[in-house]
Amino acid sequence: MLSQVAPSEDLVFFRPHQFLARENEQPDGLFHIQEGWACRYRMLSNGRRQITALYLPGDCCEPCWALGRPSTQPVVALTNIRAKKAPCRMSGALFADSRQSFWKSLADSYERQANWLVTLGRKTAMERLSHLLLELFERMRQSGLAYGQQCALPLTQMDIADITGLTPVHVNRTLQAMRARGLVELQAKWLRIPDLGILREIAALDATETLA
Amino acid sequence: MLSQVAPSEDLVFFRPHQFLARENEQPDGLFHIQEGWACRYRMLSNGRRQITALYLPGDCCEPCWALGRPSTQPVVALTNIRAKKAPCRMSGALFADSRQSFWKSLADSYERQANWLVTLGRKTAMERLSHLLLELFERMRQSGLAYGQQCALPLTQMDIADITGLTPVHVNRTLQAMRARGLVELQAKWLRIPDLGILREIAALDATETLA
DNA sequence: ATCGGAGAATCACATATGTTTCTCCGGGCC
DNA sequence: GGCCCGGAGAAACATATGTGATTCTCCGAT
Repeated sequence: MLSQVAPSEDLVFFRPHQFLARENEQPDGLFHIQEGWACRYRMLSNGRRQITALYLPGDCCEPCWALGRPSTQPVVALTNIRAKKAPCRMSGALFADSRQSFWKSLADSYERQANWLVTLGRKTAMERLSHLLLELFERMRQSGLAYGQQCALPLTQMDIADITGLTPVHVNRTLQAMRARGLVELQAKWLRIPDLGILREIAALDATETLA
Repeated sequence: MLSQVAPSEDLVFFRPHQFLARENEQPDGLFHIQEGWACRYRMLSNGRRQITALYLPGDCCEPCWALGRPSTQPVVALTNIRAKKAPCRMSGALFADSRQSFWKSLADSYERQANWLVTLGRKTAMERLSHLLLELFERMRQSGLAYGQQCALPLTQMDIADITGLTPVHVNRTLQAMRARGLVELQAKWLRIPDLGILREIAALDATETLA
């Protein structure tokens, strides 16, 4: 077993609830996640929490760090994580070289945030959940981690609540309603979407939203 | 009068409701706004609208365009606007030269979006309005457009509703309550904040949020 | 002067979502 | 085998915010 691990020092591991970056900490590298999920979030006074970004396998965490400022929101592992750590200097290398992946990460992340502003500001609970499930499925699919209409979804209903700006109770309620209408199957951390087109309509997504 | 206008061809003007960029259109330049306000937004099916970014004098509109992708959300003028148009090529010049202003724009914009995800997802109406008014005042102040505790605020209550994810009626209601408590004075497109510290507390802002 | 329309301010009422509390189930652990 | 505990599910009730309609004021255009 041990002998199979390549001797690359920039491979790092995290356990659930472990921090990838704390508030106001200048991270010394970007994480390219190979396996597992993480999220960025902010806590408010009375225990309210809002998750502001999800990092899935294949994602670069956190693109904005390369612009050379400390993270103002902590990033924490949601599952076990295996990642590769790359230095994040504003070096010429970064600007010249990895244009094909790094800049795309940043632009995707920016656009995804803008889409979620619309969802959190103006959409109903069912629309929010539809948006989330579609986005996660699509991102997993693009990383080759979807199988047919299914993929893993290692989030608790409380996590989902903190992403969608709802309460866990209402997430549960709304998921029941969606199940009853045959819109999604979600159990044991596994998601299945019988009809992507219908769910897209319910999510009230703009035609231009890529969900990538 | 006319003779005072410098013969620079990259000076552009817009009137309220005029588009700076339409959906899915590749803008051919970045606008450096010298006077007036604009916003980026998205419309939903039944007339719902969510504003996802505000552009004030001094702002670069829209930082993300320089990353070389079409705008997926339209940008429209809220007031009369005077702006300078700069080409936005992914040219070496952009990367090397304007690091001091352009990259800061992009990072600020990204961070501001993340802050608004928290506000739209988890905060009450009064917290949202406090966040907005504080942010606008602070941004105006940094551009030298605030006078003491006051600044211009050329938004209708409907605009404010579409920024904060509320209804115009509720914006009005909540502003009345804030006025009654002496938290803000807002009339005739002019804002005054008697006590910034108190409003900051009410906004439930994180200590790290710069509002810049 | 007059008209018309946009924006602000209110009121009465409706409802989506939050709060509190409870039960049930399965998995890890001693 | 029994114990804990986190997570899903659910019921009863509370409320912040949305809906729809009306009035008033202020300007700008005719």
